[in-house]
Amino acid sequence: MATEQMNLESNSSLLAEAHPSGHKANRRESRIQARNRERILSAATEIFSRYGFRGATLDQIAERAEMSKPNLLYYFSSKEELYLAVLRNILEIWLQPLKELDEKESPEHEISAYIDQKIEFSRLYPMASRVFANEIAAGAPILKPVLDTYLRDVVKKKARVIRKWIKRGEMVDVDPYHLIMMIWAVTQHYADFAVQVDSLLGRSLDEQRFYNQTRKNIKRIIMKGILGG
Amino acid sequence: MATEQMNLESNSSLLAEAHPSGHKANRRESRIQARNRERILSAATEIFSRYGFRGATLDQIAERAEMSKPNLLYYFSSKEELYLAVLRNILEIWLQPLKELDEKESPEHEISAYIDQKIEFSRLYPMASRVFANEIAAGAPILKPVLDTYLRDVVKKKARVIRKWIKRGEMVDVDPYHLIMMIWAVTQHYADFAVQVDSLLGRSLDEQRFYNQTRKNIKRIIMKGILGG
DNA sequence: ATATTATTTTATCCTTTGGTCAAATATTAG
DNA sequence: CTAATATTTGACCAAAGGATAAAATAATAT
Repeated sequence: MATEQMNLESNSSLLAEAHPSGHKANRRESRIQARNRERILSAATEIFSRYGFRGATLDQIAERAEMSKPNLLYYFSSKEELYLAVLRNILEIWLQPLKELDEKESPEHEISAYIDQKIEFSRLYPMASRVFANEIAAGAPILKPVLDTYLRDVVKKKARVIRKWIKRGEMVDVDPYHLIMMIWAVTQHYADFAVQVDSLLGRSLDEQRFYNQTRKNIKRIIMKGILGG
Repeated sequence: MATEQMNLESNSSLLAEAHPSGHKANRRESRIQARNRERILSAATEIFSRYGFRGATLDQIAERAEMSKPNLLYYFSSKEELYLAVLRNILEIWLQPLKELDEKESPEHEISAYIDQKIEFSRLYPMASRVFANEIAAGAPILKPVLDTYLRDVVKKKARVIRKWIKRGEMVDVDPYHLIMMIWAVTQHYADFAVQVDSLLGRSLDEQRFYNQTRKNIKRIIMKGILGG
C-alpha cells in the first residue's frame, strides 16, 4: 500500500515564500541564486507537467535546468519541496484573477474580465495549468492542506460576492460554486488542448485565432447563461 | 537524456486485440483469464489515470487488482503492453461516437447526438478520459503511431462529412477540425473536473444535475454556433 | 487417477532514482 | 591577496520498481 499522503505541516501559510536550502536564513538572495532557482522552477514546471509528480525525475529536471542533480538539490532540498514550490507559484498566479472579483462592479463586467484573465493565463502558462490539473487528479496529495484552507477560503469569499449580485437581481440565480468551476474547467482545458493540437491532428490551428475564438465562445455562453434573459 | 519514444512497430492495426502472454496463441480465452485480464485493465486504468504512465507502478496496479506482480505480468508481459492495452480499450470506445457521424442526416441531429454520447462516455469512464488526456499531454509517446494513422484517418473522414454539410448550406462555415476539437475539449474536461469537485471544494454537486447542465450548456453554445443564424 | 496444461507465487536480478558526502571550485568580504 | 563563504560536482547509497526464473499449485482433459 503505497501511501501517497505527504507529511506537510498543514500550515495555512504554505503559500509563503520558502527559502533556499539550509543556510544562514536571511541574507539577500544572490544574483546567482535567483537565476538558478528560476531556471529550476521553470524546468520543473515543464517536466512535472508532462509526467506528474511521480513520473518526473530529478535527473530530467536537472538536465533541463542545465545543472547537476546535487546542485539542484542544493537549491531545493527534496523533490517534494521543489514540487511544492512549483505549485505555490502556480496557485498564486492562478487565483489572482478570482480574487479580483469586485461586488461593487457589475457581474457582467467582472465575470467577463475574469474569463479573459483566466484564458490569458492558460495561454501564457499552459504547463503550469497542467501541473495543477495533475495534482488535483492524483487526489491533491501535496496541495490538499492548501486547498482545504487557502483555496477554500478564497472561493467561499467569492461565492459570497456572486450571491450578492444574484440578490441584487443583477444576474440569474446560479450556483456560485458551479459557475466558478465551470469557468475553470472550460478555460483551463481549452488551453491544455491547444498545446496538443499538432500532435493530435498534425496541423496547427493558428494559436491567436484559436484563443480569440475560445474566449468569444466561452464568454458568449457563460454571459448569456448568467445575465438576465 | 531519458528517451521517451517507445519502439512500437507502427503497425496501423495496433487496435487489434492483443493476446494473453506467451502461450499457445489461439485457444479460447478461459474464464479465469477473462476475469483476470478484466480486473487488471480496470485497476490499471485507475492507477494510470492518477499517476500517468511513468508514475504508475506495477505493484500498485497488482495490489488494486488483488494479485501478485508476477501474476499480473503473466497476463501482460510488460508495463508498456498493459498501458497500450488500456489505451486501445479507451480509444475504441472514445472514437465510436465520432465514427457514427452520418452525412445523410442533418448536422443538427448528428452533432447533437455526438455531444450527447461524448458526455455520456465522459461520465461513465472519467478515468479512461484522464488516461487519454495524460498520454496526449506527455507527447503521446506510446499512442503516437496510432494517432498518426488511425485517429488521423477517422478525423479526416469526418471532417469531410462536416464540409459536405457546410457546402449544402446546412450549417455555418467553421473549421471542421476546430469544431471536433472543441467538442473533445469541453466534454472531456468537464468530466475530468466533475470527479474532482469534492476534493476541490469539499462539497459534491449533484452529479446528475451537473451533467445535464453541462450537456445543455455545451449543446446550446455549439449548436447555436454552427447552425444558421 | 494421471498426465498435461494453466495459473500463481517466492526468490532474485538489475536499473533507476531520490538523496547524501566530501571534495573541489568559484565568489565575495576584509 | 587571503580567508571565509557560497556554489558545484563526482562518487556513492539504499530503496523502489520492472522484469525473470523456477518451483509450486490448481485446472482440465483423457
